[in-house]
Amino acid sequence: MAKEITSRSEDYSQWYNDIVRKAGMADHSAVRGCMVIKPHGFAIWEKMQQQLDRMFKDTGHVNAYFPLFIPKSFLSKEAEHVEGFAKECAVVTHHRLMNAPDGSGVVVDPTAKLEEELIVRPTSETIIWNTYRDWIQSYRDLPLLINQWANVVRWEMRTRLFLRTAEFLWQEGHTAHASREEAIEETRLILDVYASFAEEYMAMPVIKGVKTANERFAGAEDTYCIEALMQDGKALQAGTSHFLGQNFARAFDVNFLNKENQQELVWATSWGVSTRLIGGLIMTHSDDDGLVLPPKLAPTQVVIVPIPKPAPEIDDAAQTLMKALRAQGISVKYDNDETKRPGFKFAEHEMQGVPVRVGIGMRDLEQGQLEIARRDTKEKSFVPKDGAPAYIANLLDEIQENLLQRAKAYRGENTRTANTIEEFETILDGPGGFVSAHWDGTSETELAIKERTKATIRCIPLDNPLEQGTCILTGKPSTQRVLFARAY
RNA sequence: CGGGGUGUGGCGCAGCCCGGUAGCGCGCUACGUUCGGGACGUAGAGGCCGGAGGUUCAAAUCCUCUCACCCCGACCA
Repeated sequence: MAKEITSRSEDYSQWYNDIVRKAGMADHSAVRGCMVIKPHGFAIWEKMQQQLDRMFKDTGHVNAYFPLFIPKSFLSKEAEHVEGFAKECAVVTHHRLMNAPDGSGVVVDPTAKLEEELIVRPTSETIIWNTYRDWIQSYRDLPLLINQWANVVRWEMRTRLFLRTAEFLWQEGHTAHASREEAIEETRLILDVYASFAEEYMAMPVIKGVKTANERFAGAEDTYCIEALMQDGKALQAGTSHFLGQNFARAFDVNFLNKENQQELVWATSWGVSTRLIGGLIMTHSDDDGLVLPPKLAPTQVVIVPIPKPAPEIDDAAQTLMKALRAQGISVKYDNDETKRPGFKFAEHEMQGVPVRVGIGMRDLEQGQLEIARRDTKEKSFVPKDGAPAYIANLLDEIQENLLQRAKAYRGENTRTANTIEEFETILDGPGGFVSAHWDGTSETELAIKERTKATIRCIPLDNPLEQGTCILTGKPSTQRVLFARAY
């Protein structure tokens, strides 16, 4: 009714926008391309942060914080890096405002021009490696395993809430190592952390892979990624982990004395995931009734809705259940707002994606049962009151698992192989999804395929089997299939 | 940045072509009846029509500029 959302079949983009707005996740702000993350959206981000942070700490990383501003000269020290980011940087040129002489408001004070302009970080490699130079002298200072939670700014032409905004929140890890092997190992370790976070917490299956040269991070030797498939058949890059080789060490002159008492350049990695994950979460699970959240990331896992008229027995039953659930570490909310009717609450909590809803009315209590509804399948069951806490704990696990299996099944059904460019195009113009196809390994061919079909190579999967074949575009020999898709 | 579209109470829209000082639905407030899937009745509150300038006796309506958002494209780790 009042909050109805566009159906996915009618207009997927509009459906996405409706979900973000009507589930109370985010709004557009007064600033172009920037969003206001509302409490419900931010609570989900906090859940993601908590878990990721724990995983980073468990793998030996520590948090630190580097400045928002980067001297312009730093950015140009690594040639490919600056080329990659120069087109989308916000620049600070002055440090003072003054009243306009004509009284029309405040204007930039022309006498307050900065000697060196500052860039609002699009990513922090440069300022961090400039700092690492002072921190690293010897192999004993390595490895340096640092993460920071921060905001960054990339002046995007076209923005979508969560998926691509001019300012976004993320974490960026920046590590320094004594050997190439160790740095590569770190890059892969983090990729595994990201993949298990995506699957175990977001219930979003991902493919681990390596990017082609075209899609590589500006300044990296190799970019590893996790790629997910959204409900509309488009791919989403959900996280990246870069092996930076010695590029940044060379650019910022970061050397260490190795065990043989020789100066050597430090080996680097960087890796990040952002609030974009929230967009991925939405487009993996949600439906035409609103958001669907995996229990492990739901700010509220269970909501209890009393069916009026309010009675002390109902309140008692709700309190007892809440206590039992909280004792199991389950987050629960009792929605006893008397100004709203139950049907309205049902719809509202479905919109917000609460995984489990418990309805308690006198009729139920007389029969010693509770009505328990799950968000993922919309099924309702009546469960004996005493068994409810255990039932719900189990149900949350089941929902988590069901969401993952459902998403995996979808991805399985929407991953196809193509052996000719015609087959390739038929798939993309039809159902979409991932297309596994042979490619001759050149950037020219990759770009030509992109030009013709709008699809890009999402990655070369890590566990990719070798297979003789011929490139779908050029017919040249190929040793393995790579994963193509149209992407966000 | 190019093409197209839209900005009118909190939200969704009509009115604009053929200028005359704003209307509908939802939501909101109060009271009552209700309450097991987005309740109903009655009475109310709320908008200088995105912003600036211009034309005119008169502008939501016509003109110019500007800002924001949406779609497509270009671009984008």
